[in-house]
Amino acid sequence: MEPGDSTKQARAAAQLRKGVLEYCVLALMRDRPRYGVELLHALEESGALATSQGTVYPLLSRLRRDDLVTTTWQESASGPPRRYYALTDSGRAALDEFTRVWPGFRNAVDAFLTTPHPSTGDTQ
Amino acid sequence: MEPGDSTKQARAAAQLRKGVLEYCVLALMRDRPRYGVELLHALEESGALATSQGTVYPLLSRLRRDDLVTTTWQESASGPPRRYYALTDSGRAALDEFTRVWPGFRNAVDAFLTTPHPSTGDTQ
DNA sequence: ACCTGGTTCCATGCGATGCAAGATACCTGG
DNA sequence: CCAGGTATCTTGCATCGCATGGAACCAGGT
Repeated sequence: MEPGDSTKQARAAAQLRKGVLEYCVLALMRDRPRYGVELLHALEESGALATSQGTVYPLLSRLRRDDLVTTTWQESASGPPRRYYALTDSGRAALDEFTRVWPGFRNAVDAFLTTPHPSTGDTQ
Repeated sequence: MEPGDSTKQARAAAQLRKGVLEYCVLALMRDRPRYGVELLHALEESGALATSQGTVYPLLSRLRRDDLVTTTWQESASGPPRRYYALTDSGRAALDEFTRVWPGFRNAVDAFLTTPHPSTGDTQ
């Protein structure tokens, strides 16, 4: 990670994350509870969604505030205890909602980027 | 799209638009200049990216402030004059950047939503 | 015992963005 | 002249990603 990477590409990627990160975090909790740093690493490995602690922890606080996740403390073999985050029913419902909405959104953006825009627009 | 639609689905879609709208608007100007209401209608027809004037006009002001578009006034056969927005070289470069970044981002989200997350944390 | 480093958690403040609501101006038709 | 549609723009609010900083716990070296 290059600090100070304020290129246009980085800026576009940063804006893209908005709103999507929340649901990718929920998706990571789909199969089993996760703790903060674990989520951070999983996002980093994905490449396009790498982010920082300053983003993940406020996000997790919002998810807990909105009752989308519940948390349980658990001891760690090496290090301080970890707070594990698990989906609630509401969280799973939100994830399902997003899973339904996402393809339409993705296809719409794909269409804007790849489809030629004919000049046969509206001629009033 | 009913106004006042504050369902979870609408909320997810609203967050998704963040950052993407800017580049979809740039993409609409790729082949020819467009004016505000025209862009608004094109976005509305796409379904997933429908938005309002209060979103589009501040966005267009930012694009002009950042020298991504230039504007020219043009008379209309019926109605007030229209301000047409056209891509600058910087605007076209930004659009190309986004076109390069988008597939990786899209595929990353697809992977989070569709891939089962094994306890090994091995993502590929 | 001390202290350095690694791990894990969290809070604060800033900048950017989407959006509702409202204001202004032009043209056509009754 | 007034009503309605078209077209532009501004203001204030809420939300979100992120940099920055701090706190707590554990292990190992001196």
